[in-house]
Amino acid sequence: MGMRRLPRSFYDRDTVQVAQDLLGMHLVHVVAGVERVGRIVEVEAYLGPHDLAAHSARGLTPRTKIMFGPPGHLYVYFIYGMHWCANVVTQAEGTASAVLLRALEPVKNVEGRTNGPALLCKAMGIDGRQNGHDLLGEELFVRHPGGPTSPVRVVRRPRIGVDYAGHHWARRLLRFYIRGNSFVSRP
DNA sequence: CTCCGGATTCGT
DNA sequence: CGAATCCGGAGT
Repeated sequence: MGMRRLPRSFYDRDTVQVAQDLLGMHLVHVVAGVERVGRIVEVEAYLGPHDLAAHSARGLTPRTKIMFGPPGHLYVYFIYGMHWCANVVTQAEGTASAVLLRALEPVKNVEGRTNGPALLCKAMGIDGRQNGHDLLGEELFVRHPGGPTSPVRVVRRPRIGVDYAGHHWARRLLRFYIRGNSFVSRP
């Protein structure tokens, strides 16, 4: 049925707003006909080429082209020779902004740890094959959990592992997580 | 072409 | 705190 799937317009908004609104939403990946579902509990916003912590700060390259593309697509990158990390592309084409998915709370058919950007990709079956995937498709998307939802309190912190970006960008409060959630990578 | 370092994770 | 492990991006 695909009900409750977030529309393109959800992603085509201010990146900080999208990041916070993603908290509590369900990430869904259909693998071999089985729906894996995780509740998004921690994210980070990367604001575009002017954000020195963002990959797009290096300009349009083969790797970052998805970030420069239209909103509502998945940007997946390979890091440290062994890990995959996934982002949701936000705002208009050319803006090169995205939201890094840092932790999930397992909801359905999720095996293994999900409290870290590379761990969640492994558990959800996300790797380079999903780079550029349209989140309005049938196999990989984000949807509202539906039913009664308890309000979440959002904690704002500096992003993790971006000290190379300089004081200004390293100190910005662009990491968001659900207060008290036990699946957050680093409370 | 070579070289450097990383939006991480795990073990010591 | 350091190793693992390899590709993207920058420089020659």
